Amino acid sequence: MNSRRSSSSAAGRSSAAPPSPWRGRRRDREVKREAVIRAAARAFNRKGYHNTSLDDIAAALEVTKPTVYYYVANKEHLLFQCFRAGVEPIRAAFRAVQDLELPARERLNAVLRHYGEAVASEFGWCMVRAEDQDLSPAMSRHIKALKSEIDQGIRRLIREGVQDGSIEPCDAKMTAFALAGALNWIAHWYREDQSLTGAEIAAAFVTVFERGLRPRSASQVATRAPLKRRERIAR
Amino acid sequence: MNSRRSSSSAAGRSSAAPPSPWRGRRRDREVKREAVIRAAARAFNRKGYHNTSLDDIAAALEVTKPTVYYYVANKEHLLFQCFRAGVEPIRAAFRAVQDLELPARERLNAVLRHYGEAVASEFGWCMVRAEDQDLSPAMSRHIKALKSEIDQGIRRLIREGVQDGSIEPCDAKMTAFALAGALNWIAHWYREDQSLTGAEIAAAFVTVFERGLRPRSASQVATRAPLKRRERIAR
DNA sequence: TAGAATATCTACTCATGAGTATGATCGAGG
DNA sequence: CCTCGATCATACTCATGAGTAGATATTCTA
Repeated sequence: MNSRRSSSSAAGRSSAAPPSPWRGRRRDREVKREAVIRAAARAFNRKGYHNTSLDDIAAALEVTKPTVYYYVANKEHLLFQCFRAGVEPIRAAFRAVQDLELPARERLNAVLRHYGEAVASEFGWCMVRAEDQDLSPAMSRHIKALKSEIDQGIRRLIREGVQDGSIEPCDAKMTAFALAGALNWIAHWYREDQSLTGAEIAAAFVTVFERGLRPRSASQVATRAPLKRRERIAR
Repeated sequence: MNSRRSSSSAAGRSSAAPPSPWRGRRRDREVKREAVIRAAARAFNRKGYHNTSLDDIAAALEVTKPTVYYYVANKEHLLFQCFRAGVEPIRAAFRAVQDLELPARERLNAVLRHYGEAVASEFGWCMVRAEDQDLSPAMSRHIKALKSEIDQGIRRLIREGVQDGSIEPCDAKMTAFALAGALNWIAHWYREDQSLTGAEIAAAFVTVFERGLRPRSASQVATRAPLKRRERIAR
């Protein structure tokens, strides 16, 4: 993607000779295409989809707008690709987990951890915020299908967990909404507060989900005032 | 707001004689202003902020754009007002709860219930989705301050709950993020799935938060393949 | 009932940004 | 060295939408 002017081009251009001239060209192009997607994701992440022009994206890559259009069909496609890039690791997590011999709660936790990391990734914002209102009906359907697939996957793990006894009986749908919502929302504050890594956040959230707020130790509450027991505050 | 053409004007226009001519006009105007805000909220809710033109909003009210501008300064203000309308009930919930003689967890639950209802309200979308990227620096600060106030309020209740023993010890910041995120996300799916009322959703969520996923009854898991150790998953 | 507010409309300006038509440039193969 | 295809830039078109200027209508007050 580097312009001819900058003689460097160190990044994607050969350096290791491509084994086949055909493949080499193709691969080169694919690398650049991905660079465009990533630049778009970063821009969307910083300024939002509607406040990002394709000129912005082009400028970030030090090229011009038609060059961007040489690699992607249009802005909507760009958003869709970012969405795909964000969702894929989550789908992979489901696949990776489905054959493990573990209680469903632990499989669910594993998925949630990957989910959280994905949302905190550079594509997280796009994945979470890709709205059907900004997309053509066809793409909207496509994205909805992917989202639904994930939602259903979470619900299924919850139901399995309830059955195998590893999860407290609950409404699978509402619980899935709550879990996914909490994780999705990471995308909204992670830019501003990067004090933790995606993995750390995901782990912390899983802990919260597992425990619940109500104390587990038998020591029940003494309404309000005295008895100021227990740990202190983290802040 | 009804145009002259439609002779009805039954809604806001006098009918009961205003007690004072001054007050009457003023109140009338305020009513119309709120109608504009609500129409904007509905439109933003349906099509998103950027996909809604002021012409759309005007059309929904059966007036023209300059009329809308007669009541609000600009589009950004409109969004801000919607935000305000959405947040206010939450702030009220904090105030209503702060003097109650209840364990902090129950006060928190009460706030969360109101929070959930607010997000499911017609202003929920605007409240949740008002992004600083779409706002002038001044308004962005203002909105951030309000959001932060709520966040800090939740954290404080959590810390109090940990101290009074009504909440399981936890990281207040992460827990607050998780709770608020789950509730905020309601705005994203509530439009499509209105099978429950806001109050019902909020109640369901509070239940999830309280319980946690890990079973509370002593009856521990009968793992999938019996008694595989419960290691975590690799990545 | 004249005139002053108040409320609304018609008809614009102006900037922005998506998307394109067309031509330049570069590298590789003949 | 010349041509061809791949890559990229210049310089547009065109639609949309925010915001405004300047009537016009309506209602209240004196």
